Amino acid sequence: MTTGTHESDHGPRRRDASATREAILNSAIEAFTRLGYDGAGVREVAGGAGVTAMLVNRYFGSKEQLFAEAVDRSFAPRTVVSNDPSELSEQTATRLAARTAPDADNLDPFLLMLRSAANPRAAEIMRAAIEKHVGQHLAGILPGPEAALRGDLLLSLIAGVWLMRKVIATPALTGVDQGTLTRQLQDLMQVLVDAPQDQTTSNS
Amino acid sequence: MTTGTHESDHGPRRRDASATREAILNSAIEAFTRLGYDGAGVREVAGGAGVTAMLVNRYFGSKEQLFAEAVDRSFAPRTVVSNDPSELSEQTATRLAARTAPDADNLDPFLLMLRSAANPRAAEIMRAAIEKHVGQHLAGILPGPEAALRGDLLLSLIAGVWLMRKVIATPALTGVDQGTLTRQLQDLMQVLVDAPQDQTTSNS
DNA sequence: GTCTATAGAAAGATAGAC
DNA sequence: GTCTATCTTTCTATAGAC
Repeated sequence: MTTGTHESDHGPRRRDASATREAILNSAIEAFTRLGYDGAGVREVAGGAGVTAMLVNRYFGSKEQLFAEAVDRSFAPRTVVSNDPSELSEQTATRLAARTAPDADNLDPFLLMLRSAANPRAAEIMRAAIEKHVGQHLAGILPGPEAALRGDLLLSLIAGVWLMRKVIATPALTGVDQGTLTRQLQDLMQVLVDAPQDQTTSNS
Repeated sequence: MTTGTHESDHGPRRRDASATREAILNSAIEAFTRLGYDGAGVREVAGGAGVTAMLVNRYFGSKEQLFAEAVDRSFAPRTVVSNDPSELSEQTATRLAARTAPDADNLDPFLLMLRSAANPRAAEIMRAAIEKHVGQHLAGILPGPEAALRGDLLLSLIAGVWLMRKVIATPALTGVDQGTLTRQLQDLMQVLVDAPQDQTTSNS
């Protein structure tokens, strides 16, 4: 019935709409990060939340809309790129090396992106989320000209390292000493942080 | 029939095993590059070769074995990374900027890798192919210590740029002037080409 | 050497009971 | 608010005809 003084309902485990929705969303972030957009099915997501597949579509309309919400939440906290330009390269290099270490837990927005990039609709959704959450932020804290370009190149570098170290898992990257990798990454990132000399776009 | 003086066969278009196999393999490279391992079906591959899906499994055993052969052939020619260490950063930066341009044709091993990375078996196959075709080669031509690491970081940078510029397609990277992008990439790659100062791995 | 036809599993999404 | 049951499509792979 639509109400009731009895709170000891019989069948289903929960009767709390917002809690169920939240559980599905968290399960979706985990599943999309681990398996990618195409690899994670609605049954998989539902199972992780302790509900049936039907509820996923009931609360989110479609797998695509569920993915959009999962991406938006996954990308919102910026836990890799530093906020302080003066120590951006050092902090970001350290974090990247630590979070792509072989024993690190794998619940990262970059992994979600890498494993979902093959799907064109997923790529569109992620492009919008990157623009919204990190692109504009990075362009704002980088000094000098071409800040948006240099910010996106920093994201490219981070994504590429994540791909080759954690997804492809090449021996040289999985076996490297943490300090050695951090130093190399910091040297690379510093090139993007330092403002380029202003030269005309001639291709001399 | 098993033989025959008649060459005007009725039904099928071709009766040439090696030509059919080759057509399937070429179609597979195109399909896997465009749609990724999970996105490309055997029907898609077969259609591109002008045959039926059944022949794909007949010639290659399974989709996974077909993928392994397609990867091996796609990765074999090194058309991005230069052979000459003295001009490696310049040539590689120029080629990367050109081949990720918005109007460039999209038949590249890096695209195949990016769009297939979500599948664990595909990732394993590609890791082996990278080791075989490019990893050891790069480690050989880079001077100084940690050559294998610096080579894999160069691959990471290339893959990351390919991802953000051609798959995710961020505005700053799709709209950038070619010369500006090339200069930035060359500055980055030069850091990896130059031999690092030998310091102990202390993390001070 | 290639085809049609189909088996068997799994996907996204929906109808209707309680 | 959540379930079971099912529709429809698509996938890989195989059997058997010609």
